Amino acid sequence: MKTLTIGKLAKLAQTSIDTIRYYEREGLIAPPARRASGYRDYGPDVVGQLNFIRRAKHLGFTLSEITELLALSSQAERDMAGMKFAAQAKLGVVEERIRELQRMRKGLRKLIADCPGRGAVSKCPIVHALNQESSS
Amino acid sequence: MKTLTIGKLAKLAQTSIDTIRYYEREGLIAPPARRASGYRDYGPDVVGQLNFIRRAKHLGFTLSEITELLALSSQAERDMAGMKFAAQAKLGVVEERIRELQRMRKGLRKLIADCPGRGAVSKCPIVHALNQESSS
DNA sequence: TTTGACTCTGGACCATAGTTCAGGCTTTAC
DNA sequence: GTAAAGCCTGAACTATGGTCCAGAGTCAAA
Repeated sequence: MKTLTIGKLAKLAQTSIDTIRYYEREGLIAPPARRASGYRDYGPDVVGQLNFIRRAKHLGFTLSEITELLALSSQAERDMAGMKFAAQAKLGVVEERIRELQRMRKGLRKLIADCPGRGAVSKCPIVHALNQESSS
Repeated sequence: MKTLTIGKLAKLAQTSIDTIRYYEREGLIAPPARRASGYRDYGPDVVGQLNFIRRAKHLGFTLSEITELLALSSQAERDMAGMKFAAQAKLGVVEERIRELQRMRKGLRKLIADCPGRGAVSKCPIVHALNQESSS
């Protein structure tokens, strides 16, 4: 069976050695087997786990949320219902985050639409709106 | 002229004393006049500045971005192109983040729809997606 | 005048997500 | 066989955006 050193793994998963060790300390990935020398010895499946972490992180999930997501796959050893429930909870988190960002987008769009983009800053509606007690 | 202690200012601007002093250290607001006792003595205009900071933060600007926005807004002689540009740039970031989350939402919805919620875990599509490389 | 609320400073501390470093082994390539 | 590259550990350090604390001075009301 093909195994990977931490350096090869880092390259394959497009991350850094230090980040992998950090994830291990934080419990996101399991401590791997060790060679006699103490070197970490990874199976190829860990590449997929790190890719998942990277993608979820890019989508704005925190590491502790990602830890929960990853835990789903091992908790599900017994109960698929719990798995589905957890996925639904995560969907709720995603949907709430979308709503927050949509509120931000609405506010920004209104400011941009109202701003002519030239003239004195003292008349800038963006400056004005940020200073006022308005409802964006 | 009416002046404010830091405590009154914090109440009016709906923030905390510690945050105001932090913003002063970080250069977001100017060091205020001091009484003989050393107490900070704020003019009422600072309330508007703190509201500006709070609103901009709510729109997703970082404190260093807000520092730039405040610098732009104080250059009253210049035109407002920079202000509009900054808002447009931030809108772009927000919109990209929304698109990413919508992709994530789509993936989660599909997983949930495909999962029967009972039965053998080895067939759970959610577990499968988390372990493989296709769940974003 | 005395009490309680308020403010001052400097520094420590929190979580998040890593990065960098020192000093010492191990593995690989030539 | 030697040198370079890689890996090990633990700890310190980074940036962001604050929060909390001790110990001391100040202000306002009764």
